[in-house]
Amino acid sequence: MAEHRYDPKQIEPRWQQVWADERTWEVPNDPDAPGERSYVLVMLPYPSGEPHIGHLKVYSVGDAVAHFHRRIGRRVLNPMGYDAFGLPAENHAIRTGQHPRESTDRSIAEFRRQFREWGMSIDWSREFGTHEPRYYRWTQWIFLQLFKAGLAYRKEAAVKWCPVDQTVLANEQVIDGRCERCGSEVEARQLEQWFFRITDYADRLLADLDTIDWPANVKTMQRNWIGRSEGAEVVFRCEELGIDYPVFTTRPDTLFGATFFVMAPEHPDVLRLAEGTGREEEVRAYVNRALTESNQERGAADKPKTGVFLGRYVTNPVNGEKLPMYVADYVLMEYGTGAIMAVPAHDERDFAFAQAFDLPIRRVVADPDGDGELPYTGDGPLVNSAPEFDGMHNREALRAIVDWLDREGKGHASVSYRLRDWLLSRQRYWGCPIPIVTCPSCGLVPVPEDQLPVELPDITDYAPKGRSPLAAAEDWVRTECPSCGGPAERETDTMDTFVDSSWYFLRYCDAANDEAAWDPKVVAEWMPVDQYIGGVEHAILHLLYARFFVKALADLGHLDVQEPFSRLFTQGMITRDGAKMSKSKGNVVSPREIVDRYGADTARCYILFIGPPEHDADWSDEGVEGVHRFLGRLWRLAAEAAEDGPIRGDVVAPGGREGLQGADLQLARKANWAIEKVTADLGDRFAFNTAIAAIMELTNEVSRLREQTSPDVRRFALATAASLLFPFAPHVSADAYERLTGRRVWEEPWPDADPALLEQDVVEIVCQVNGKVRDRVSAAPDAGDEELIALAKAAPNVQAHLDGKQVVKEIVVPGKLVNLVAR
RNA sequence: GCCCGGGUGGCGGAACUGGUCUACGCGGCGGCCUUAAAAGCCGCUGUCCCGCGAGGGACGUGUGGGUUCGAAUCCCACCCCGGGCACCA
Repeated sequence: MAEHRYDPKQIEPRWQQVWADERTWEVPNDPDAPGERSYVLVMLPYPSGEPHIGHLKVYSVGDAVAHFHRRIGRRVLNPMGYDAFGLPAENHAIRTGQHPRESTDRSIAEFRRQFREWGMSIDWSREFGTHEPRYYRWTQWIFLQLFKAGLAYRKEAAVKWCPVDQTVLANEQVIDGRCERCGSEVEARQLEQWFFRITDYADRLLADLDTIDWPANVKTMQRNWIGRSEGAEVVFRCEELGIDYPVFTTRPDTLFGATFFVMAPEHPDVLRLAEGTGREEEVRAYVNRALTESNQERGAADKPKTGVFLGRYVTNPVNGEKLPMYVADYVLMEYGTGAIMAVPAHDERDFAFAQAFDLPIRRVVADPDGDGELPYTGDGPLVNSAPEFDGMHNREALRAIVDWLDREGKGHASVSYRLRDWLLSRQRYWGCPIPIVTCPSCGLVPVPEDQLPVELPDITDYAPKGRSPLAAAEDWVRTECPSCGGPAERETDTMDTFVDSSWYFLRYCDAANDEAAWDPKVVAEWMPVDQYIGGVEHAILHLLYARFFVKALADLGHLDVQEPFSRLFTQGMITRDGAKMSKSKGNVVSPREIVDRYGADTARCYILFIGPPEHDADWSDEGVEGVHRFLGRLWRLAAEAAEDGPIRGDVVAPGGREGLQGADLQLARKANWAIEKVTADLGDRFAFNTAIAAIMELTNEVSRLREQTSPDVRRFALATAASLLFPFAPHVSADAYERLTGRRVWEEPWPDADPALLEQDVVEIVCQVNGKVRDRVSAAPDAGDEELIALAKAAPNVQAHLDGKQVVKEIVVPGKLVNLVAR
């Protein structure tokens, strides 16, 4: 017998060559082609250096899904591109003086090389980087559509500024008062910035979460982020100055308990209100301190309450009481109206403030369990309010009071959101230029669409100076106003890279189109994405922005879908020794080393075998060896079995159920069991680990029964194993399958289990006495209850435990178990 | 503090809607092959107890209760780990 050695270095390049030469995974746009469509998409990578183990995991998951969908007969779109603009490449440029394009393109080449080496079934004809003018031309086009629709606008705003990266940040990029990217504390600045009006879509972004199949935790995170609160706007009037101050409250039922009024330090009227009260200096000092304080210091919930009396009063619209006005930093300008009514008896923050400033506290909601300590935030009947509301349950009173306010013109029902508009401009170089020209006479003028793209000019000094490095490219900045022809200046800010990635999935559908961003008819063939796969770290940012873009573009008539991603899967991290891999910890496993040592099939298969893909998993060098052994065993068994030539005819169990007996029948059954198991694991859920375990079991069974089975049944079992393994380890599977059958596994339909071979002739019945397993007996699968009870009672160890007892109850689970209850 | 996940052998993990706890893999132990090794192959492997043995028993899914003929699975309380949110009125 010839020596067979599993050598991935021989096998893998050979099949990669076939797939590249034949462009196997390319799928042309063809709305008329028959068959179901499946758009399987993994979040596009940020190309920096080379791929890490997380990339290997997420693309292994995506590729397994893509392969499975193809094999069950769908037309699968599985594209690849690069999120190529961004700060790391620019920071590298600042350090080395090298153009970010060069380092980016070098990284892209390495990513591409490794993706091919991993044997990913990608349609390379649709590849692009978001930094290519051919792509960002259309990013600019989308910006202009939003601008013309009033969904992109410029305004001066208090923004978050990162002093290290020297740029403004979106709210979503500020974590605990620190820059998400570099960790430095952000500062507040007043700057003119570009925004997308995502808040217009808050309600729809919230409501449509119910229409998509996403992990519950991601939906919850988005819901929290949007932060919809129902309540009322209530107008409090400052009689002395004759100014109305509306406040937002979720608790209009507690209006009678308001004992003071608080404004945010940023509120534009604060200083004016204090004027002439003799408190100006104190107020001014407080406001200045609050504004320069970092978010970190100000944001802490357990911080003692501070504030200053403004020397003015407002009138409570429900009872005419005069409430003292304060300025305090626990009230935020960005939320609601920047002013609140304070009800210390029923709000913890107001309570803390009232205690610190010795303000009155009046209970207006009784505790049904007996009034305890204040503040009380639960429900109960109203007290100390007005005769018509006292005694009414507060939930009911809430509606009644809002109705009353509405009738009196003093307020109305209202909804407030935590979500803010998306700040998209960045004072950095390596991003998509904003296609706007500022003209002294015409104002903000969009660059005409036929002049797109506004290309990013080459510069030599990338260092940030508090304004965009692009401002130094004077020849580029100076331009003509597209409207009046006069001298004008280009916008020098660039776009947040999240803009680039908010529509890339649309471009994949029609990547070669140079006449338009996409043809709506072509996009209709693929969108929405059937299965989106990526990291949970994008739960809010990217996934919310992409949803907003799709809705806005649909409203503008460019798209026919409301949601970009029908199903979402979020994969867990790969750790090592229980910790996140990082260079400083020295616990990094590089995909390149693993692929080099064991081959791509082992690397991919192991990473899917390690555990449920949605969970974090710890890397183990020994575990890799185990999977490598398994692939080697399967391949060797196949090579051995194929020595007499491939199976002729269909690859089914030869002879069917009738012609099989003994070990042949046992093995054919195992193969059919594996088909059913793997199909369910891939179809219903992402249980790659148990699917691979089932294929291991089948392979072990072939090995164990090697001497007792006929060659045809053995080859059938091995071909089945190879076929089922293909989505996880494509090279070795293709190789083994070809040896066994002479055919290409990816051209074969997914195997069907033969129902006749799934049935068992005998089943094992567990016999319990009082719920404890005492024996096992064999029975026909369709044996009746009486028969099973009789068998159980006859089992020796059951008898031993029934000795001297009376059976009082008999429970039968057909085909599985008998439980005898005895006393 | 609030909202989600999750605690199963020495380890990663299986166990579908309440019905054989620990599949598969790792590690460990023993054996085969070999001059030897590597590779490969075969067997055993939750803990404790009784038995020379075949075998049997008790315990066992973070802790304590409960429901049930029967609980890793359902209910209540608590502990620990991970994640998200957190002065949002």
